[in-house]
Amino acid sequence: MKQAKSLGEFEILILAALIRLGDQAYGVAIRDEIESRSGRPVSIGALYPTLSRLEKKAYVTSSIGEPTAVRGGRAKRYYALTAHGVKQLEKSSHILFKMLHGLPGWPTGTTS
Amino acid sequence: MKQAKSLGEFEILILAALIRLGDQAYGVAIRDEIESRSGRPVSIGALYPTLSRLEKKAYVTSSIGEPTAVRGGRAKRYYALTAHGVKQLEKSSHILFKMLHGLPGWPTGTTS
DNA sequence: GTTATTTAATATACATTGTAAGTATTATCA
DNA sequence: TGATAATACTTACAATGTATATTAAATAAC
Repeated sequence: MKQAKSLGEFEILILAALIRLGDQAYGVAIRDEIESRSGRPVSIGALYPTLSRLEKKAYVTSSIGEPTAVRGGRAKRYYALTAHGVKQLEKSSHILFKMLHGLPGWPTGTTS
Repeated sequence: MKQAKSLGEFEILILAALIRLGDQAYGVAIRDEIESRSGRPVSIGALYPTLSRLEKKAYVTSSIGEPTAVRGGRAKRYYALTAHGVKQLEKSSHILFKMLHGLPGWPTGTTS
């Protein structure tokens, strides 16, 4: 079996969102983060199976939080990257960067 | 709802390689371009089916060249992006950029 | 206190993309 | 003419991506 498999495109987006969200990374927040930052639509039903696979591969861990005192305040499942997950994300993003930077349409210089 | 489907990770790499290779983009050259530029291994058997799917989706076109007078100089199939393919690649690379830039491990500042 | 509404997570089923292993074709070299 | 090299194609399957539907748990409203 070949190790060092590369992440899929959606997996990359999810892992990036986890870093950006820090300790507030639960399902709906992850969806919102990806959609608002990138404009890419994310269906909630697409998200959870992918999170579940990332967890099975030990790129993320998850834990259930406390219910909150707001309407619908069901306990959330929070996700966090493992060191392994960070490494994989860096690897995949480097590969993409090396292939994409400088091409037409690739943002130049600093952006925010 | 179903509009502007995003490209897979490998598809992105292939389309980027096509731009970089210009009129020299045939199977083996595409493989070499991705491997030498990014370090990501590409099996030739993984490449052709993906090229074929990209062609079916009208992101690329292909044409057979002339045999060349070198050992094993079988006629090559050359691939090129369509305008549609360029647009899709730009869309996907923008999404990735927006999610990835600024994260730990993301190359900073000027591109080499 | 029973029912409605809200937020969130899970389950199911299927479509798309990614990949290896093996096969075929066509060229030159010895 | 048999060996070898470069390239392409085929097949079969694994992994990833996705939508729809359902369940769960909380408060609000009556």
